[in-house]
Amino acid sequence: MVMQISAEKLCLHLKSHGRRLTKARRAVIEYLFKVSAPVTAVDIIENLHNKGLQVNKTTVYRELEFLVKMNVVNEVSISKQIMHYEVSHLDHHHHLVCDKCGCIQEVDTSAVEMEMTKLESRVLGLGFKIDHHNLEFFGTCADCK
Amino acid sequence: MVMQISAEKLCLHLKSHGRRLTKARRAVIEYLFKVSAPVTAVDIIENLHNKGLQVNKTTVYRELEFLVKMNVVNEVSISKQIMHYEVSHLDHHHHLVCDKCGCIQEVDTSAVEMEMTKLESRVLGLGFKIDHHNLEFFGTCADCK
DNA sequence: TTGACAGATGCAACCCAGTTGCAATAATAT
DNA sequence: ATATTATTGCAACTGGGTTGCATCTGTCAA
Repeated sequence: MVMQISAEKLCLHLKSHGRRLTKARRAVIEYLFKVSAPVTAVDIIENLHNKGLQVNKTTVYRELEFLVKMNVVNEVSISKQIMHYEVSHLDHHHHLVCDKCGCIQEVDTSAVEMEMTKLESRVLGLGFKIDHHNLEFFGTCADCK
Repeated sequence: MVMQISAEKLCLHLKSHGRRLTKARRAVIEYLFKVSAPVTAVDIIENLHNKGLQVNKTTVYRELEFLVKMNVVNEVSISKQIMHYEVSHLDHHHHLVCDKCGCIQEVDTSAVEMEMTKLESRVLGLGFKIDHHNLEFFGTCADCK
């Protein structure tokens, strides 16, 4: 389970662990916290660029890799073309993805999660230790219907 | 819901719908039915090659696209690098993927599916029509633990 | 059996998300 | 101010997947 933290707290946390607070890192983190939705590396680069901050794509990919390793950002597989990234919130949630317009909504899956916890202990008895899961829903949103 | 069919029945079905039974198509379909597990385009090409059947990767990708469109093959997102494909069986199922050795097992998710059906009707009330979902579990298999 | 049509194929070039190696830069501690 | 080392930019690369187009080949009707 991940702490619920703000962008500033995260920056301080990183700093106290020997990480440096560069313009790029700060901007990527702030953007991820601000949008609070699954975004792509391209989205991030574009946003920083619009702010007048020139950051190389390699830097962004490395920063994302780093934040995922630090468990403060999750990879979200909602497109088969490109990876999305989202701040790890306290509440484990999943998404409704519209196949037509691509919009993304969060959805409450607590009842489903409860069944998955049972499944988890069941397969643990069979020798498989589940560590995490992917779950995304696809369909048509209210606006596109 | 998809008919439970064999490779031969599928071929006949395709033929009766104006499709041609080429060596490549037949071989791809037979392989997918034989392995009955999520495989990649590369796996397929390799298998055909080992059988002495030279098939271009473009052909394989086009065949997979076609079979997905025909609803007899599903795309399975268990790797962020490469897409997997699997014959659509009557029983809707999901997978346990070992993060260490990459092995894939099927898992019974019927209880989870029941909760997802409830979720589905709940979000339908909110205007979102769910069409399909992705669900895969990741962790460590019995052999790798 | 033959010929023609349209589906299927191969090829080469391409697209694009993501990665790598390495030299240069810059944030921090002293 | 300086040394240390994390971070960055660049350019080239990787690899899954796609596209356009000329060619081929299953299929079927005559």
